[in-house]
Amino acid sequence: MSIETDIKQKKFRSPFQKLALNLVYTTKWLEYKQLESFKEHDITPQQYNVLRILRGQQGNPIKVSDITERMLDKSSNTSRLVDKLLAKNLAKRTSCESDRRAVDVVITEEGLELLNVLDPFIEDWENRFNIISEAEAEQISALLDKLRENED
Amino acid sequence: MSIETDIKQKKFRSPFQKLALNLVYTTKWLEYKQLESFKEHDITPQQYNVLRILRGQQGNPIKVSDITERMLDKSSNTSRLVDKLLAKNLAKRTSCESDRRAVDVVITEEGLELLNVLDPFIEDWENRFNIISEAEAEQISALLDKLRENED
DNA sequence: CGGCAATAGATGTTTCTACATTAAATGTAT
DNA sequence: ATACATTTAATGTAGAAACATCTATTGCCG
Repeated sequence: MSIETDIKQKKFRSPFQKLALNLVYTTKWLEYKQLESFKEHDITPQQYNVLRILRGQQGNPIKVSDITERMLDKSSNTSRLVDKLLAKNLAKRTSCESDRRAVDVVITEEGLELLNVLDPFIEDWENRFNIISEAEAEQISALLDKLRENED
Repeated sequence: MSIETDIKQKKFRSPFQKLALNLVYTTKWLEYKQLESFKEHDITPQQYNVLRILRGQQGNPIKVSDITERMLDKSSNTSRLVDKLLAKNLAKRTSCESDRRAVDVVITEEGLELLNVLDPFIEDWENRFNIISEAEAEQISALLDKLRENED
């Protein structure tokens, strides 16, 4: 359904305003869809994001601050997210020897297993994006990157 | 900066996964930018969204449930958002005569003034989207609409 | 009409987010 | 080396979101 119909707004100030609204609206829609898969497994999107970053380390420990750098939402409180993963035995935390302020985090076997269970669900809805072509997906990604260039 | 650099992830499962992550990341970036303008005026993005919907009614009252339908985030608690606007004298609430369950909401003069103050800020960052062409903006919007088609 | 489901909106509760503050460890400049 | 700033992570707190429940009103069907 078009964004015009979805939010019942016929006119937009400009194609840029329309795009801004559409980005927010589409992302909310997407996050909502993901949420449905996640909550069955008692995990939040943010916790999932951290778990995936941990898996990406392939066994190597990673500091809390480095996790934050890789997160989609950099303003989130990584410390407390890691707490949640610890409480569920999905991650382990050990103090870092080279810098005793820092804390090393590693994914556990149980964490890897949970990701294995979740993977097919996530892939499933990613594959729904097949409705557009791979080239179109790449093109949007490139344009989104461009939008964020204006950093001021 | 490219999404690869921003979240320090070199490879993606597919262009679709990359797009999904980029959508979430870009929207967070965009919402953060907006937030900066809003908080100076003691208003949240959601409250702003409601105010704009009220202005769009051009003086006609609108029911709470109809506001929800037009919102970007349909899962938000419109009732309490309207409460906040009332407390700041930005909106008025009267009970609807034809249906006594319903409540009519109208924007106040003060609400309109606040929007007038905010408009240039919002337009400013929307105009930063000028870095891509109007045609490209329209094209992304159309593709986003398409992505949401798969409703299941 | 009477009963019951559906709708509109308010409210309660738990969890999360955003932001500030704290505490410890490290880096740096004199 | 000492003093001070910076970094790293944890924690405190107010406010907001998410989700369920409640109350009042309306619609509908026998």
